[in-house]
Amino acid sequence: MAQKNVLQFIILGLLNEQPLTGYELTKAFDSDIGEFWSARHSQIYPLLNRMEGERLITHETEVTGEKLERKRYAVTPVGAEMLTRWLNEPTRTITPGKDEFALKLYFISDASDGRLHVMLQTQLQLHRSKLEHLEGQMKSKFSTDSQIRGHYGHYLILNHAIRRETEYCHWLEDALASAPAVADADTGTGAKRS
Amino acid sequence: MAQKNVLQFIILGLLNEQPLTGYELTKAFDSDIGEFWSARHSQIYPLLNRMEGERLITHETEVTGEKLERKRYAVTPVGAEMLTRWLNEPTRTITPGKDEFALKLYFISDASDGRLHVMLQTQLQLHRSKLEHLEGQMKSKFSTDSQIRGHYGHYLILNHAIRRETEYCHWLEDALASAPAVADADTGTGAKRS
DNA sequence: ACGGGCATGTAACACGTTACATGATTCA
DNA sequence: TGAATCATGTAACGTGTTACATGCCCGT
Repeated sequence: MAQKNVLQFIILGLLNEQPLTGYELTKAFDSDIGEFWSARHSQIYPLLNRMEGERLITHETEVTGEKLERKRYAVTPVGAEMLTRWLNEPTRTITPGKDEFALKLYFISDASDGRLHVMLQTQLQLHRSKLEHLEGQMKSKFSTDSQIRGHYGHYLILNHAIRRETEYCHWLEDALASAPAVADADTGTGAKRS
Repeated sequence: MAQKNVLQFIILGLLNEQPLTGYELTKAFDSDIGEFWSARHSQIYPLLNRMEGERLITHETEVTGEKLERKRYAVTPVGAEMLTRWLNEPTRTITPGKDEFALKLYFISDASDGRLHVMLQTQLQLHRSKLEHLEGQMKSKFSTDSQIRGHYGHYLILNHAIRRETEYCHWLEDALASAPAVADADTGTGAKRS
């Protein structure tokens, strides 16, 4: 029955560090944690209401300026207990990954297929810029030892994301090395990078 | 508006290599391609019907033994064209990954949290056995050069999966090396904060 | 004869995305 | 004053999971 509803636990986890608004929760998925889970505000707001109905969280309303209201949510003891149960419960499954690019590649059965080079190149660009961004994050968030000690899990998964993207790039580079560069398809010169 | 429906293209891709039954398609997700996409039969059978209604595929009925029927599907020219369009269209997005374990880790803010060691250890076991399985696949499917040349994309992504899992294991091992093993973890020191 | 795998389907529900909708605040 | 961002919501739809349901075939 009840599917896992991981999002609910992520929200509990985030609110457990400090009370946040729905808007702030939404933004959290734009940075590091978005590497491992994502959600839009249209999923978050209804879930917050439901969770409040289940007494996992509460909110208090703040007012900015003259009229603009925002709801700052915090976990209740019930919610905190639920979060702890999730954290303590062993994770016996590997969340199945999805990767549209890998699937496309699967269907290119011929090593000399002209599309291969472009596909790999395009994807490499994407992952390189992602890697760059992650390294920026690491630099800005974990330059000192105390920053690492204070948010160790965060440090670990950012490290994880960086290593994952690094490996992804290496794989693409290796694949590119064995993929014929255009040769008979276009200009015949070495493919240049913009 | 029509979400991406990647599954549809995967089915087209698989059927384009050779006609298959719904059951065989379902099984395909248990092996290598399951590393990058997964689907159950309850999703596949209705989709096959829909795709047939859209003239992307057709089927002919076979009979095994006395009564057991199965529908063997094949792509139509329309379906083949659609597959080609998908393959040729550049993949500008990185399919967002999900990883429940990584998220849990994120919320362990204290490096000396006693739970860390067990969590990492458990996950390491999982990924090691997965890696083992993938290496078995590689050995059995791509022992010769001609096998690689004949299914190059398949080879590439299997390689990708192996490297991904290898890296995942390395990361866990490194994290474990810096995670205190039970003994001095939870004793009179700072305890854990909730 | 029976157990495991072959084979196909449907129903109910949960999760997730896109689009629609509205209004306030801040800064240039 | 206009654009970007803050802030919260709903509606419609598409995707994916779990459970229910049925029956045949093959090997032991």
